[in-house]
Amino acid sequence: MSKIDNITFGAYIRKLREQAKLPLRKVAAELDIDTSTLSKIEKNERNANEQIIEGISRIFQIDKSELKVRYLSDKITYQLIHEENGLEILKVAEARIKYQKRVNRK
Amino acid sequence: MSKIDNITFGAYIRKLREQAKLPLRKVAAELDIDTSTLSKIEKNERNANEQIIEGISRIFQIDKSELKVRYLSDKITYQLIHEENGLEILKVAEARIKYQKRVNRK
DNA sequence: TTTTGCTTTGGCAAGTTTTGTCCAAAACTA
DNA sequence: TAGTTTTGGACAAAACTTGCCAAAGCAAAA
Repeated sequence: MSKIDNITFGAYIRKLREQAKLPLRKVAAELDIDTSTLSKIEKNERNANEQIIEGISRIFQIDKSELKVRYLSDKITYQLIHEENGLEILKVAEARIKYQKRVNRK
Repeated sequence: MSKIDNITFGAYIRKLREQAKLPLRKVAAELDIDTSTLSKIEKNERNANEQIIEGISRIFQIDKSELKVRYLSDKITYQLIHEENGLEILKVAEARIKYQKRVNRK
Protein backbone atom coordinates (compact mmCIF):
# COMPACT_ATOMS: atom_id res chain seq x y z
CA MET A 1 0.00 0.00 0.00
CA SER A 2 2.76 2.46 -0.62
CA LYS A 3 1.94 3.73 -4.06
CA ILE A 4 -1.79 3.60 -3.69
CA ASP A 5 -1.98 6.37 -1.20
CA ASN A 6 -4.08 8.81 -3.16
CA ILE A 7 -1.62 11.60 -2.92
CA THR A 8 -0.79 13.46 -6.11
CA PHE A 9 2.66 13.41 -7.65
CA GLY A 10 3.14 17.05 -6.75
CA ALA A 11 2.06 16.56 -3.16
CA TYR A 12 4.34 13.57 -2.93
CA ILE A 13 7.49 15.32 -4.03
CA ARG A 14 6.61 18.27 -1.86
CA LYS A 15 6.38 15.93 1.09
CA LEU A 16 9.80 14.54 0.26
CA ARG A 17 11.25 17.99 0.14
CA GLU A 18 9.63 19.11 3.37
CA GLN A 19 10.72 15.99 5.18
CA ALA A 20 14.26 16.76 4.08
CA LYS A 21 13.70 20.34 5.22
CA LEU A 22 14.96 21.77 1.99
CA PRO A 23 13.64 24.98 0.41
CA LEU A 24 12.33 25.02 -3.15
CA ARG A 25 15.29 27.16 -4.03
CA LYS A 26 17.82 24.46 -3.21
CA VAL A 27 16.02 21.57 -4.78
CA ALA A 28 15.30 23.61 -7.88
CA ALA A 29 18.98 24.48 -8.15
CA GLU A 30 19.91 20.80 -7.88
CA LEU A 31 17.43 20.01 -10.59
CA ASP A 32 18.64 22.93 -12.65
CA ILE A 33 15.21 24.46 -13.07
CA ASP A 34 13.62 27.70 -11.97
CA THR A 35 12.20 27.87 -8.46
CA SER A 36 8.82 28.88 -9.77
CA THR A 37 8.77 25.91 -12.11
CA LEU A 38 9.33 23.54 -9.22
CA SER A 39 6.68 25.30 -7.19
CA LYS A 40 4.23 24.74 -10.02
CA ILE A 41 5.19 21.10 -10.38
CA GLU A 42 4.53 20.57 -6.69
CA LYS A 43 1.13 22.15 -7.15
CA ASN A 44 0.43 20.04 -10.24
CA GLU A 45 0.28 23.10 -12.45
CA ARG A 46 3.20 22.07 -14.64
CA ASN A 47 4.40 18.75 -15.95
CA ALA A 48 7.48 17.05 -14.70
CA ASN A 49 9.73 15.30 -17.18
CA GLU A 50 12.33 12.57 -17.31
CA GLN A 51 15.14 14.88 -16.24
CA ILE A 52 13.21 16.08 -13.20
CA ILE A 53 12.08 12.61 -12.17
CA GLU A 54 15.66 11.48 -12.52
CA GLY A 55 16.83 14.32 -10.30
CA ILE A 56 14.19 13.81 -7.60
CA SER A 57 15.11 10.17 -7.54
CA ARG A 58 18.76 11.05 -7.03
CA ILE A 59 18.25 13.79 -4.45
CA PHE A 60 15.84 11.91 -2.22
CA GLN A 61 17.04 8.39 -2.97
CA ILE A 62 13.68 7.24 -4.21
CA ASP A 63 13.43 4.46 -6.70
CA LYS A 64 12.97 6.03 -10.10
CA SER A 65 10.39 3.54 -11.22
CA GLU A 66 8.26 4.31 -8.19
CA LEU A 67 8.34 7.97 -9.14
CA LYS A 68 7.40 7.16 -12.69
CA VAL A 69 4.50 5.05 -11.57
CA ARG A 70 3.29 7.92 -9.43
CA TYR A 71 3.75 10.47 -12.15
CA LEU A 72 2.09 8.55 -14.94
CA SER A 73 -0.75 7.14 -12.88
CA ASP A 74 -1.50 10.67 -11.83
CA LYS A 75 -1.68 11.79 -15.42
CA ILE A 76 -3.93 8.95 -16.41
CA THR A 77 -6.19 9.46 -13.44
CA TYR A 78 -6.52 13.06 -14.39
CA GLN A 79 -7.42 12.19 -17.98
CA LEU A 80 -10.22 9.93 -16.86
CA ILE A 81 -11.50 11.63 -13.78
CA HIS A 82 -14.46 13.18 -15.55
CA GLU A 83 -15.27 10.23 -17.76
CA GLU A 84 -18.35 8.18 -17.18
CA ASN A 85 -16.56 4.95 -18.02
CA GLY A 86 -13.16 5.52 -16.55
CA LEU A 87 -12.84 2.12 -14.98
CA GLU A 88 -13.95 0.29 -18.09
CA ILE A 89 -11.48 2.28 -20.13
CA LEU A 90 -8.69 1.18 -17.81
CA LYS A 91 -9.78 -2.43 -18.06
CA VAL A 92 -9.67 -2.33 -21.82
CA ALA A 93 -6.27 -0.66 -21.79
CA GLU A 94 -5.05 -3.31 -19.39
CA ALA A 95 -6.23 -6.12 -21.61
CA ARG A 96 -4.50 -4.55 -24.57
CA ILE A 97 -1.23 -4.08 -22.79
CA LYS A 98 -1.29 -7.67 -21.62
CA TYR A 99 -2.03 -8.73 -25.15
CA GLN A 100 0.90 -6.70 -26.44
CA LYS A 101 3.17 -8.29 -23.92
CA ARG A 102 2.13 -11.75 -25.04
CA VAL A 103 2.56 -10.91 -28.68
CA ASN A 104 5.91 -9.23 -28.22
CA ARG A 105 7.59 -12.09 -26.51
CA LYS A 106 6.47 -14.08 -29.53
CA MET B 1 -15.81 -9.59 -25.29
CA SER B 2 -16.87 -6.90 -27.67
CA LYS B 3 -14.66 -4.00 -26.67
CA ILE B 4 -11.65 -6.07 -25.79
CA ASP B 5 -10.93 -7.10 -29.31
CA ASN B 6 -7.51 -5.54 -29.72
CA ILE B 7 -8.45 -3.55 -32.74
CA THR B 8 -7.45 0.11 -32.76
CA PHE B 9 -9.98 2.90 -32.77
CA GLY B 10 -9.00 3.80 -36.31
CA ALA B 11 -9.31 0.26 -37.57
CA TYR B 12 -12.66 -0.02 -35.85
CA ILE B 13 -14.22 3.02 -37.47
CA ARG B 14 -12.76 2.01 -40.79
CA LYS B 15 -14.43 -1.33 -40.43
CA LEU B 16 -17.73 0.36 -39.70
CA ARG B 17 -17.39 2.49 -42.79
CA GLU B 18 -16.43 -0.40 -45.03
CA GLN B 19 -19.26 -2.53 -43.77
CA ALA B 20 -21.60 0.29 -44.70
CA LYS B 21 -19.85 0.49 -48.06
CA LEU B 22 -19.36 4.22 -47.79
CA PRO B 23 -16.37 6.11 -49.20
CA LEU B 24 -14.29 8.39 -46.98
CA ARG B 25 -15.64 11.25 -49.02
CA LYS B 26 -19.21 10.70 -47.85
CA VAL B 27 -18.49 10.02 -44.22
CA ALA B 28 -16.10 12.95 -44.05
CA ALA B 29 -18.77 15.19 -45.51
CA GLU B 30 -21.26 14.01 -42.89
CA LEU B 31 -18.70 14.72 -40.20
CA ASP B 32 -17.83 18.03 -41.77
CA ILE B 33 -14.13 17.31 -41.95
CA ASP B 34 -11.64 16.92 -44.76
CA THR B 35 -11.41 13.53 -46.47
CA SER B 36 -7.74 13.26 -45.79
CA THR B 37 -8.26 14.05 -42.13
CA LEU B 38 -10.66 11.14 -41.83
CA SER B 39 -8.23 8.93 -43.68
CA LYS B 40 -5.60 9.83 -41.12
CA ILE B 41 -7.90 9.21 -38.19
CA GLU B 42 -8.65 5.77 -39.56
CA LYS B 43 -4.94 5.13 -39.75
CA ASN B 44 -4.40 6.48 -36.22
CA GLU B 45 -2.29 9.33 -37.52
CA ARG B 46 -4.59 12.04 -36.23
CA ASN B 47 -6.72 12.36 -33.14
CA ALA B 48 -10.45 12.14 -33.18
CA ASN B 49 -12.42 14.50 -30.97
CA GLU B 50 -15.81 14.78 -29.35
CA GLN B 51 -17.46 16.11 -32.47
CA ILE B 52 -16.16 13.27 -34.58
CA ILE B 53 -17.05 10.58 -32.07
CA GLU B 54 -20.49 12.09 -31.86
CA GLY B 55 -20.82 11.95 -35.64
CA ILE B 56 -19.60 8.39 -36.00
CA SER B 57 -22.03 7.37 -33.32
CA ARG B 58 -24.87 9.00 -35.22
CA ILE B 59 -23.94 7.76 -38.68
CA PHE B 60 -23.35 4.15 -37.77
CA GLN B 61 -25.73 3.95 -34.82
CA ILE B 62 -23.07 2.91 -32.40
CA ASP B 63 -23.39 3.71 -28.75
CA LYS B 64 -21.36 6.80 -28.08
CA SER B 65 -19.96 5.54 -24.83
CA GLU B 66 -18.65 2.43 -26.54
CA LEU B 67 -16.82 4.64 -29.00
CA LYS B 68 -15.39 6.72 -26.21
CA VAL B 69 -14.17 3.67 -24.38
CA ARG B 70 -12.46 2.52 -27.54
CA TYR B 71 -10.94 5.87 -28.26
CA LEU B 72 -9.62 6.62 -24.80
CA SER B 73 -8.41 3.13 -24.03
CA ASP B 74 -6.49 3.30 -27.27
CA LYS B 75 -4.84 6.51 -26.21
CA ILE B 76 -3.93 5.22 -22.80
CA THR B 77 -2.59 2.00 -24.20
CA TYR B 78 -0.42 3.98 -26.52
CA GLN B 79 0.90 6.16 -23.71
CA LEU B 80 1.96 3.13 -21.69
CA ILE B 81 3.02 0.73 -24.35
CA HIS B 82 6.71 1.45 -23.88
CA GLU B 83 6.65 1.74 -20.11
CA GLU B 84 8.22 -0.89 -17.94
CA ASN B 85 5.46 -0.66 -15.36
CA GLY B 86 2.43 -0.10 -17.52
CA LEU B 87 0.21 -2.54 -15.69
CA GLU B 88 1.14 -1.23 -12.27
CA ILE B 89 0.45 2.30 -13.44
CA LEU B 90 -3.02 1.24 -14.52
CA LYS B 91 -3.67 -0.42 -11.20
CA VAL B 92 -2.74 2.71 -9.30
CA ALA B 93 -4.88 4.85 -11.57
CA GLU B 94 -7.75 2.44 -11.04
CA ALA B 95 -7.45 2.62 -7.27
CA ARG B 96 -7.45 6.40 -7.44
CA ILE B 97 -10.49 6.60 -9.63
CA LYS B 98 -12.35 4.24 -7.34
CA TYR B 99 -11.31 6.35 -4.42
CA GLN B 100 -12.57 9.49 -6.15
CA LYS B 101 -15.88 7.84 -6.82
CA ARG B 102 -16.26 6.94 -3.16
CA VAL B 103 -15.33 10.39 -2.03
CA ASN B 104 -17.55 12.14 -4.52
CA ARG B 105 -20.72 10.36 -3.63
CA LYS B 106 -20.02 11.29 0.00
C1' DT C 1 8.12 47.59 12.63
C1' DT C 2 11.47 46.52 9.24
C1' DT C 3 14.25 43.16 7.30
C1' DT C 4 15.25 38.75 5.47
C1' DG C 5 14.46 34.51 3.20
C1' DC C 6 11.18 31.49 1.10
C1' DT C 7 7.25 30.68 -1.73
C1' DT C 8 3.55 31.81 -4.87
C1' DT C 9 1.57 34.04 -8.69
C1' DG C 10 0.94 36.04 -13.21
C1' DG C 11 2.43 36.85 -17.51
C1' DC C 12 5.25 37.11 -21.56
C1' DA C 13 7.88 35.38 -25.46
C1' DA C 14 9.81 31.52 -27.68
C1' DG C 15 9.30 26.98 -28.89
C1' DT C 16 6.70 22.90 -29.93
C1' DT C 17 2.71 20.26 -31.23
C1' DT C 18 -1.65 19.76 -33.23
C1' DT C 19 -5.05 21.10 -36.46
C1' DG C 20 -7.37 22.14 -40.74
C1' DT C 21 -6.81 22.56 -45.50
C1' DC C 22 -5.33 21.85 -50.03
C1' DC C 23 -3.23 19.37 -53.62
C1' DA C 24 -1.03 15.85 -56.28
C1' DA C 25 0.25 11.25 -56.63
C1' DA C 26 -0.78 6.53 -55.73
C1' DA C 27 -3.88 2.83 -55.51
C1' DC C 28 -7.86 0.75 -56.76
C1' DT C 29 -12.18 -0.47 -59.76
C1' DA C 30 -14.48 -1.49 -63.60
C1' DT D 1 -8.23 3.29 -70.28
C1' DA D 2 -11.08 6.70 -67.27
C1' DG D 3 -13.14 7.52 -63.01
C1' DT D 4 -13.02 7.14 -58.16
C1' DT D 5 -10.97 6.64 -53.72
C1' DT D 6 -7.23 6.87 -50.63
C1' DT D 7 -2.88 8.55 -49.13
C1' DG D 8 1.00 11.60 -47.93
C1' DG D 9 3.26 15.98 -47.91
C1' DA D 10 3.24 20.90 -47.37
C1' DC D 11 1.73 24.79 -45.15
C1' DA D 12 -0.13 28.28 -42.05
C1' DA D 13 -3.01 29.06 -38.09
C1' DA D 14 -4.26 27.76 -33.64
C1' DA D 15 -3.47 25.70 -29.33
C1' DC D 16 -0.58 24.33 -25.92
C1' DT D 17 3.92 24.09 -23.29
C1' DT D 18 8.11 25.89 -21.58
C1' DG D 19 11.53 28.80 -19.29
C1' DC D 20 12.09 32.89 -17.30
C1' DC D 21 11.35 37.07 -14.66
C1' DA D 22 9.29 40.43 -11.58
C1' DA D 23 6.18 41.40 -8.12
C1' DA D 24 3.42 40.03 -4.34
C1' DG D 25 2.57 37.37 -0.26
C1' DC D 26 3.95 35.38 4.03
C1' DA D 27 6.21 34.22 8.24
C1' DA D 28 9.69 34.52 11.54
C1' DA D 29 13.72 37.08 13.36
C1' DA D 30 15.86 41.21 14.57
